[in-house]
Amino acid sequence: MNDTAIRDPELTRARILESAFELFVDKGFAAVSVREIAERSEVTKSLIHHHFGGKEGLWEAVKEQAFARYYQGQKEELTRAERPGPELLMNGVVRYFEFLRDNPGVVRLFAWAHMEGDSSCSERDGQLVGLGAERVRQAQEKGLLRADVNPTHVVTIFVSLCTQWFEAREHHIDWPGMGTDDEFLDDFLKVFMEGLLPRPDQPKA
Amino acid sequence: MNDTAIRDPELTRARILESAFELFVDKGFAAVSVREIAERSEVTKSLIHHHFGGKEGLWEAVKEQAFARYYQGQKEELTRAERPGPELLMNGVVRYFEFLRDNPGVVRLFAWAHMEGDSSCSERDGQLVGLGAERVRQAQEKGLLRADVNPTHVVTIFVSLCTQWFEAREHHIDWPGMGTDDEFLDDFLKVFMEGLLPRPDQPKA
DNA sequence: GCATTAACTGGCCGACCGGTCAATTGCTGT
DNA sequence: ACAGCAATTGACCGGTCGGCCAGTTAATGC
Repeated sequence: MNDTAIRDPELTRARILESAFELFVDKGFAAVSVREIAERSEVTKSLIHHHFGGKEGLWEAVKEQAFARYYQGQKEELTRAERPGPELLMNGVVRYFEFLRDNPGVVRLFAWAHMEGDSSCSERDGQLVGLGAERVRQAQEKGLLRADVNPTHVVTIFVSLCTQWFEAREHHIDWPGMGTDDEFLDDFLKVFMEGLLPRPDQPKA
Repeated sequence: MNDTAIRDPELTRARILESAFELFVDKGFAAVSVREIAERSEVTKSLIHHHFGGKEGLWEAVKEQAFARYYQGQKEELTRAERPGPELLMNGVVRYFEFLRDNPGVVRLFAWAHMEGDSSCSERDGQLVGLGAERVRQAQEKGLLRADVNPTHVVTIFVSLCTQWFEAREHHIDWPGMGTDDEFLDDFLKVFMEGLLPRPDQPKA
């Protein structure tokens, strides 16, 4: 009657994914209804089912789209051949920090996924941490980092810190005395990197 | 007919709160139904409404019960008069770490509350961090801790690390190379306490 | 003992949930 | 041109949601 009604399934899928992403980020899986997503992306509920098989399938697709880029980038970062040492570690931390800062939606989606016990995330996380830990171990062997700490713990420390900073950002950003993102990163690196220096006074406690 | 049907509103409230706590911890607010809670605590749905005014009211009551003890304990800890310094800071971290280790349900409930943007939590958190930061600042003035880092950031670092460790515990606990709770705490204290020592080489950069 | 109050029950409500299905409509290959 | 297929629609399903209300029953105060 009125509209030309052209069809573009790719665009439709993309619109659904985007709306779903925003809503899931905001409220989590359980608190979002398929109707809500349909309304925001201006498609019918049935169409979502057609493209993604249902609410669960859409949730998985949203997570996959959001995390794929992250995992790929981090993996490339970590397998890139550079000589390990404090600078490499620090650069890794900075890049990780900046990625989270620039992708707050991904951070929150990650948090929701973790809360509901998503296992595929933690498997891939584990691989990334393993790669990072290996780089730390190499640096320890060369005497560039103190050797009396578990390399996996070192990676976990800075990943946890970056993650928690941005997960709780909206809560603590206006606490008295709290600095900006960059100021926090500076302070954290100051303490962390110097705490990781080889111990010249007592090389093997 | 059969049962004596004695009434104990206190116990009833407690049973409801306990069941609700377990379910909310497990699945979060949105994914738990009032019927579920009623069934587990062996009362009727209506009775929950009678005692707590509804699902939302029960959620608030559960959070309050879970967090009250935590906030009180931490506040006492932080206002106790001890001379500030590295040992006090380290003891505070250890006690906080152990509290989270011994109360995994509270950790998860906290995480859910944070995700859905609970503001009363973050207000009280802010007060606690403020108290801790003041102690760090005093230690800095006395030259017991390096003075070129923001005290609020120092506290945030420790809190974030403990929090994130236990929030993500089930995911990373069996990653290759990952140690136990105590081993992680040891390593993390090693790095940060030494990173926080006053800089003798360059006292004021 | 008897009235008042609070604890407690079962049933019901309208709203919304995710999912299904038959039917329509626009593309696409031949 | 037309067959086949995927995209898309709207109506409908059984089930569950949180909440409400009228009634019943146990404690409590006088």
